[in-house]
Amino acid sequence: MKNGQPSAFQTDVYEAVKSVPRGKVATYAQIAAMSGHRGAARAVGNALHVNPFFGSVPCHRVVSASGRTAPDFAFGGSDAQARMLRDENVEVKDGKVDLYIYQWRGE
DNA sequence: CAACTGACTCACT
DNA sequence: TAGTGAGCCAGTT
Repeated sequence: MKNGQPSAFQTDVYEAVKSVPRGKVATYAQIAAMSGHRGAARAVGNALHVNPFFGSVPCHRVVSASGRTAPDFAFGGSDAQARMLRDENVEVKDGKVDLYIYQWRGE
């Protein structure tokens, strides 16, 4: 945000992302839906991009609907994201994750 | 207040 | 299999 203060939407998104357990991943649309903003997958991606609270918000656990990692990951490229996911026991194949196994289904 | 942009998603070609 | 277009939401200009 312009004031350096995240909006309610971003807070909801961050909370949703933080709700993802270690070793699991979630899609942008899923985060949007669980945060109360159904269909706001785009806004979710944008929110994470403009607000990279690394350490507080595990944005590396957020992938596209196809399990694809972020193409322009701001923390060292998609490779860094894949590496972090692998560090959490998440198998990353060619920058992609098996959603059938690692997609978080909690809420 | 209207238009543009984007770490998205789905459908069609 | 890959590339393109339209639809969606929120934020910025």
